[in-house]
Amino acid sequence: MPAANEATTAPRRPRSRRGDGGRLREEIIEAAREILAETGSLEGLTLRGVARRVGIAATSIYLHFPDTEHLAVAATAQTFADLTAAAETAAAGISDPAEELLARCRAYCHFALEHPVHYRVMFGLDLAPSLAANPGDTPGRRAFQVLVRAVQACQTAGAATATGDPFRLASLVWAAEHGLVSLRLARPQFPWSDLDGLVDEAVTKIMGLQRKPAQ
Amino acid sequence: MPAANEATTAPRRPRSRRGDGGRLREEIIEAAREILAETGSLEGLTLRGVARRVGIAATSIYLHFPDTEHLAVAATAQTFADLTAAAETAAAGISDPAEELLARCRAYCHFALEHPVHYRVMFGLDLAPSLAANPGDTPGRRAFQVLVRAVQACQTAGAATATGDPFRLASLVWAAEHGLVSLRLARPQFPWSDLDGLVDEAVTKIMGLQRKPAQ
DNA sequence: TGTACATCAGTGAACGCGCGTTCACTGATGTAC
DNA sequence: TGTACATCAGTGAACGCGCGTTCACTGATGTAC
Repeated sequence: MPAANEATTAPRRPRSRRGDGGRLREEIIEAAREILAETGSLEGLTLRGVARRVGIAATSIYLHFPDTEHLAVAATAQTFADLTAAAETAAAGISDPAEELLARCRAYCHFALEHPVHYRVMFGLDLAPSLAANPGDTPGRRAFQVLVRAVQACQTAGAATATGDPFRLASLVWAAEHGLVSLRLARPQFPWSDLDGLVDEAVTKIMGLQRKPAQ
Repeated sequence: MPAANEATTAPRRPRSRRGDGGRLREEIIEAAREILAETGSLEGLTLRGVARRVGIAATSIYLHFPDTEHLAVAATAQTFADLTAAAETAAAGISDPAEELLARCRAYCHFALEHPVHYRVMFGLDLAPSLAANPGDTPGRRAFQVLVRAVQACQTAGAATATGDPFRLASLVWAAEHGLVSLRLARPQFPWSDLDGLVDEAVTKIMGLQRKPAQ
């Protein structure tokens, strides 16, 4: 039984003003993100489906993207920005470096659980080759550099006993976060403990964090 | 451009003997596993593709599986067994519980990197709902129980300072393993450190392992 | 020992579907002279 | 101030493809009598 593929054809979209052609590009990306979130997977993302949702001819997508792969990659760029912003918000106003690192890690995990499909598109294997082909993988790398600095801040403030390369430690922290959320998404019926508790324990141990007693 | 989809039609398969009908089931599963490994994703797994490879009519697959989803789930069962066996082999002959736990973890990670597609099918989100629907998710759960016992062995032998629920600790260890390998698969161009070193460090810290100095 | 029948282990043609992609076309808006 | 032309921002019909799924059929092998 092929998917019923609802006829959610949007009303015919009015043509952009001259010079405003890039506008359609944004609408296409937005529609692609909605479809990803709804269908739960990259397989549901088709040129014709996106065109139906935007209210344009399927061929109009070629005006902005050579194929669905490129469209999907463009859609993830926004998600990277959202993830970075979520971590930034969580860290704002926390002065203790250990608490700040933990807040960032918890925010990362919550974001992933709240946007499972988008998170999966970012870190699943389907798109990985295309994302890797990106110039420097910049959105993800920049986010990682922020994590490295947070790790370093703990070390220089004496809040962490873990010595050694902060880049390496940040890799371990990242892997712990990613492992906890991706397994939780893959095995929702497993008797997982409280997410924040697990994240705190993993990061605290990896970093050797010296936390003040509960304030 | 739709995939060229090579005409790898196998020679016509001889019909099984009477009473030996289950044989085709095994051949179908084996072909599905090959296709998964070659195409790199579930999307490449189609009834017609499997039929071509086995050398049978597409409809013959219905004799054993109601749809591709069930076929994919059946294919993962074998992979679970292989993964369990790999960990068991690695653990054999190691008496020190800390070293045994680490050997198991390293074997898990190596298996994942050597069978990236099969590993992804086991723990990706595509099949997760179907796997969860399985009666008890037994193959995966049994493997996890082995890990719990290995964790417990470290605790009772005094090889680990981490106190507390071994089930919870095993969850953290599993998440660390999974995070390290799935991120490495998703970001092969990232400057990862040596895998064994990272696994050892993560598990040692999570468990508070007291390792003997290098022997 | 013969033969009718049931069952097993499949086959093969046909269908309708959604998809990516091509190709030539359109109609509004700006620009040069 | 007109008007020819270029460009922008798309459209719409058509194609061939592989797919899942249906349906009626087949031919070898065993079993009851």
